[in-house]
Parts: sequence; structure tokens; C-alpha cells
Amino acid sequence: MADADKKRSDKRERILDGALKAFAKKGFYNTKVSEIASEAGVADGTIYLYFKNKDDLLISLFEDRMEWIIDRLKTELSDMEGGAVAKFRHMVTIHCRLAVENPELAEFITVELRQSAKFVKEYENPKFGDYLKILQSLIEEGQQTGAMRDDVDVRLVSRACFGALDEVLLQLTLSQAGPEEVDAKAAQIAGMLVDGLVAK
Amino acid sequence: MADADKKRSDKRERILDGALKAFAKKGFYNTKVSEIASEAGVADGTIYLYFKNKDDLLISLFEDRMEWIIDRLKTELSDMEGGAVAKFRHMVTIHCRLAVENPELAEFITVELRQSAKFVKEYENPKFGDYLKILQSLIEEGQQTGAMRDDVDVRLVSRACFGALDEVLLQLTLSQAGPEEVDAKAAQIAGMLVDGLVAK
Amino acid sequence: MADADKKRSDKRERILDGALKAFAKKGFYNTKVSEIASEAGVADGTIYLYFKNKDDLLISLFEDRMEWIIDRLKTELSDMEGGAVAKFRHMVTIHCRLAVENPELAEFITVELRQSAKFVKEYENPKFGDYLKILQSLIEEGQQTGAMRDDVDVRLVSRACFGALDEVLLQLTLSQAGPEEVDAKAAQIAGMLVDGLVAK
Amino acid sequence: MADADKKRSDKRERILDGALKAFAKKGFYNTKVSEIASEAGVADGTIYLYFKNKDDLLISLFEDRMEWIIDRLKTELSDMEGGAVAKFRHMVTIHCRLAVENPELAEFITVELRQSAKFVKEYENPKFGDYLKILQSLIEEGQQTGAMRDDVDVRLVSRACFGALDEVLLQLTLSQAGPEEVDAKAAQIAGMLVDGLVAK
DNA sequence: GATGAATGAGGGTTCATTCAT
DNA sequence: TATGAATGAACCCTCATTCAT
Repeated sequence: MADADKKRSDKRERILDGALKAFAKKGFYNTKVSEIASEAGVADGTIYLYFKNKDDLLISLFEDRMEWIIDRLKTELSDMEGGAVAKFRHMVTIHCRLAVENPELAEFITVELRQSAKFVKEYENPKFGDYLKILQSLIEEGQQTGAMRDDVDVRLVSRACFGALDEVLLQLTLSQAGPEEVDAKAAQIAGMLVDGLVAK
Repeated sequence: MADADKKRSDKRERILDGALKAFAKKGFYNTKVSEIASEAGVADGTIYLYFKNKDDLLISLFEDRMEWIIDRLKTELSDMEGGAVAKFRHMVTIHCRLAVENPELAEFITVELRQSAKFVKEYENPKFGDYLKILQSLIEEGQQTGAMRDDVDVRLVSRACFGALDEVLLQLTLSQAGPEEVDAKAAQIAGMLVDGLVAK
Repeated sequence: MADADKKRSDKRERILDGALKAFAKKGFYNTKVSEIASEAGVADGTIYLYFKNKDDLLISLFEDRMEWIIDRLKTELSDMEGGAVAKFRHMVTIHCRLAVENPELAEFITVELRQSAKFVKEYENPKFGDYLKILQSLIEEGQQTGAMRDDVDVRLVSRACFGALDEVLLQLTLSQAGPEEVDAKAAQIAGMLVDGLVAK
Repeated sequence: MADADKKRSDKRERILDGALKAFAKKGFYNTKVSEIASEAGVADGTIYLYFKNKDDLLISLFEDRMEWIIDRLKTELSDMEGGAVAKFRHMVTIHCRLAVENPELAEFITVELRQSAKFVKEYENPKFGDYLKILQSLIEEGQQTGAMRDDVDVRLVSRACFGALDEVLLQLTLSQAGPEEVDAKAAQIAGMLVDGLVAK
């Protein structure tokens, strides 16, 4: 029973992996279901035993991978000492490190998040909302502890921060930057967001 | 002769307008060429008198609209008094105002820029590069005049700024914010990018 | 396994049959793929599981049917007693009998061989070459045994003979001649080619 | 008035020339009307002032060129001394010389005569019938004067002869044979048709 | 008469999805 | 459960023909 479940979830995972690889390389609309199947080592029809259709596969992949990212982020942040600003800086680093640790996922997220998700009928993308909420809470925490300015709309600036991170992540991924370079650049971005561009 | 030229460029413009409307609403891959044609009030085949194929239409639309945006931006910035920081703040505002002044264009740019352009074979998107260069030069100017910190990589932070602006523009567009709200939010984002999130 | 193979080759054969019928009736360029599909009793898309495209279907049909014709011809000729002249006469008869035995194939070959094949990109039509070679060898054999004149270029006259046969086959097919008539006319043509038009 | 007529017929001729060139090179179905127009140096629409449609253009081209061929043939034959057999031999030569004298026309006739004409709705191709009649009359004359065997169906053997000539003409054209070679080969073919393949 | 931009029906091909095995 | 052959709706693009200038 547990064996059967495991087997099932293995195959599901293989399909998601195949889809991630394919979507990262060619994009959702340019990827054929049959390519995903062959990447996953299953038959075309098998995909429809695990997912309702191609859209559902995309959405499931988002959910699954965002959950993984969020879990990882929460763990790392909760293990951390320090105030909101330090945590914010660390979050920037973790975000950017995806370019090194899982470039395919990075490419998938940065490229597909907006467009595909937008046009896949009525999908709200709750996990992406969760990710934003983490950013928001950090900034709110900073405001409440007096570490961060409170004359800005938290939802607005958190989105702006996400946009900055997302764009930088895309560049880091495409340029295939190494770990040190990624950390260094993450630090610069964090510095800009925290302290601003003006000279002190 | 001039008449014929005008007519021709009018029709081309109508097709681009139709494509913009259609792409903004449904995305490149979900838009049929026939929908663009009907939106533009021309026959399907007419589109192929002005553009090589659907991809070329997308690329041409990018080129055309980015050029318009860049021209407008350059004019406004060159008319301006003040240093690099003031100009930077103004650029943020101009960027955000697109949400009000041309929401369809805003939606098109924010949503299609990354994905479609990425998977349309070998397109380098030079106009987008031009836009980034304006941001870069502003920051470089700020660094040279001592107004901005020079311990950051200009290319990196300019991209981060663009990411922030792009994401905010998308939100402003989708939320159908009014002109005052847009200006207010633009000011906040400019404030964050210039002075940072930390409390002073 | 053998079952699946059989099924597959059955369906391929059904498509070729449908194509033959359709091409014979309306010609290659006036036949829609969907007509072939409906003639074959398969879906449009199925055709593309067995053939690369419409051109490939045409070429495959040539190959397949010419091979069948050649095999049949070789068998009949090798079973035969008699010298090169007798064999040549028999070959003329076999060629003409196609008008009775398989009028669709006769129409297809006589009408499509030149044009379609010529303009289907870079197709060399090797099977047609094989057919010509049989004619050539017969004539060469006749020359070597002294039964046929050797003051003519074998390649040239074999082509001329083929042209004569081809044209006669077309007429016989279109006139829907019966078996006896076909044999009688074949004998006349053989007579002309062997003995010439002059009175003896 | 006569001037206007001349001008009109000049343009018509230019279009026919363009069509001949285009059809010879790419075949009827692969030739676009616009290609013919550009070859002829006229606008696309102009073609429809002179011909009902593309089919009509093809048919008119046949008529026109066959008429030219027939006129030429009749003149040459009527100027000739000698009996039916000599005339027949000469006709073979004249036919083959087309490969040198007008290769485009040769290619057009040999390739398009059967197929295109067959599928262009209900066209009877009367000029081609006229050409065959010349062959027929020669053979009939030969039979009546006792120079040719009369145990063969004239219509049948004339078609066979045409088939042989047509095929040989195609080969000569494609191989770009020179005038001497063409005459030599024509003589061989005439020899075969007149005296037969058997050794004497 | 001549033009050539515009038309739009038509067709080859793709590919997400189904279902018999 | 897994397969993969079969399906057929959908869509991009072509090109013969028209017609306003």
C-alpha cells in the first residue's frame, strides 16, 4: 500500500521533473506534452493519469516547486538570529542562490511566472502569494521594530522588491554565475534595497 | 505618393494596434492571427503584407512601442533641471504612468517582454537594451557626480531597478489605479530605491 | 507483436490505397490530404504517423507500387522460355495489362510519374530507374545474342520504348479496354517496336 | 487602331512567355501567378485582363505553342520531297530538335501535357489532337502507298510513336544535348520506329 | 487599360487528449 | 495502472482573384 503510494508519487515527481526541464528550456507554449513524457520516461497517456491536462501540469509544478522554495526559505529564516533587516538581507541571498542551486527552477520561475500563469484560465497562484507574504511580513516586522521606514505601503514595496529579485535572478541564471559571484551580487542588491542608491 | 505611403503606414499602425490590444488581453500564444486581423479591421492575409509572420509581428510591436517609450522618456528627461537623483525619480514616475496613459501597452510589455521574446527565435530585443541603458546612464551620472554610491555594479542595479519598476507597473495596471495613486506609488518606489528601506 | 506490426502495415497500406485512388482520380495537387484520409477511413492526423508529409506519401506510393510492378515483371520474365525478343514482347504485354488489372495504378503512374515526381524536391525516383533497367537488360541481351540490332544506344531506345508503352498504357486505361483488346493492342505495339513500321 | 492591337498582343505574348518560362522551371502547380507577372514585367492584375484565370493561361499557352509547332512542322513537311517514310523520319528529327531550339517549350510540353491538361477541368486539348493527326496521316499515307505495314491500328501506333518521341525529347532536353547529338539520336529513334529493333 | 494592395477561402500540418488493449 | 496509436479540432499562412485608383 505504502509501496504503491510511493511508486505513484515517484512517477508523479518524474513527470514534474520532466516538465520543469522542458518548460525551462523551451517555455510552456513551445513544449509538447510528448516531450515532457519522453523526458520523464513515461508514455504520453500516463501524464493524464496524474494531471488533468497540460495547464494543470503547469499549475501543479508551480505549486510544488513554490512550496519547496517557501519551506526552505522559512526554515532558513526561522533558524536565523538577528532583526528584520538582517533577515531581509538573507532572504535576498537565498532568492539569488536559486540561480546556482537549481538553475532550471530559476529559469522556469522567472520566465513562466507572469505570462503562463496569467493566461492559464483563472489561476490565482496562491503559492506565489505566500512567497510575497513572507517578504511582506519581514518588512512589516522591520517597520514595527522601527528598523524600517514606515512611510511606504508594505504591499507595494514588497512587490517592488520581488520584481528586483526576480529580474536579478533571471540575469544570474542566464549568465551562469558561480556561487561566490551570486552571493556578492545578492549582497549588492540587498544593499541597494536596504540603504538606497544615494551616497551616504 | 506621399498619400500611398501614409495609407500604408496607417494600416501598419492599425495592425500593430490590433495586435497590442489582442496580446494584452490574451497573450501572444493565445491570440489568433485572425483575431488581430479582425481587431485591426483588415483581412487575415493583409497582415502578411506588412509582417513576415506572427513572430515578426510581435517583434515589430516591441520595437515600435519601445521606441515610442524611449523617445518620450528621453524628451522628458532632457527637458529636466536637476541632478541624477531627481532625474532617476522622474524616470520612475514616467515608467509608472504608463499604467494610466496606456494600460494595454503596459500590460503587453510587462507580460510578454520576458517569455515571448525569449522564445521567439534568436531575437535580441535591442530596444529593451536601449531602455536599460538610459537607466544605467542615470546611475552612472549619479556616481560620477558623487550623488550616488559607487560601490555597486551599475549593470546589476539598473537591472534590479528595472525589475522593480516592471513589477510595480504590472500591479498598477492590473489594479487600474488612477493618476494620483500612480504618482503617489511611484514616489514611494523612487523613495525606496533612492533612500533604501531602512529608517533614517 | 507480430499482430501490432501487421496492424500497422495494414493501416499504412490502407492509406496508400486511399492515396492511389485519390491521386488517380484528381491528381496529386488537386487531392486534399483530408480526402485521402477519408478514402482510407482514418483521421487526417493519422496519415502523419505513417508519412512525413504529402510529398512523402506520393514518393512512398511510387516506391511501393513500382516495387510491386517490378517484382511481378521479374517473376513472369524469369519463368519464361525463349530469347530476348520473346521476352521483350512479353514485357510489352505485361506493361499494357496493367490497364486491365489495376487501372487506378495505371492512371497514377502514367499521369503522375513525370510531373509530380519532377517537382517533388530532389526525388530521384530510383524504382523507376529499376524498371528502365529491366528494359535495358532485355535489349542488351538481344544485342549480345545477335537477335537485336546493335547500332543503337541501348539507353536511348529503352527510354523510347518506355515512352511508347507509357503512352499506350494511358490510352488503354482511359478507353477502359477489355483484356482481349489490351493483349491485341500490346501485340501490335510489340510488333512495331520489334519489326518496325515498314512493310516487309 | 492597329497600333493598339499590336500593343495588346505584345503584352499578351509577354505574359505567355513569362508563363512558359515559369511553368518549365517549376511546373504549373508550383508557379504563382505573381511570378508569371513579374517574369512578364506586368502587374498581377494585368494577367486577368488577358486571361480568365490561371487555368485559362495554361490552356492558352498550350494552344498558342502547339499551333506554332504544328505550323512549323507542316511547313517543313510540305516543303519536303520523298515518301511517307522519309517524312516520318524527318518528323522525328523535327520533334527532337525542339530540345535544342526551344528547351523551355520542350520541357513545358513534355512535363505539363499529360497531367496539368488532364486535371484542368474538361479541357480537350484540340491542338494536341492536331499534332497527333499529322503523325497519323503520315502513317496512313505510308500504308496507302504500301510503304508501311497495314496490319496495325494507325491511331494506336501513332500514339505509341508520340509517346516514344515525347520521352526522348524530355531526355534530350534535360541532358542539354547539342544539335549534332540531337540529330544523331533522332535518327536512331526514327530507325527503331521504322525498321524495328530486330537485327536484319 | 494598368496597377498592386487587399481579400479570404482553403489546406497542410500540429498536437493535446482519448481509449482500446 | 500504463501504453501509444489514433483522433480531429484548430491555426498559420498562401495565393488566385478582385477592384478602387
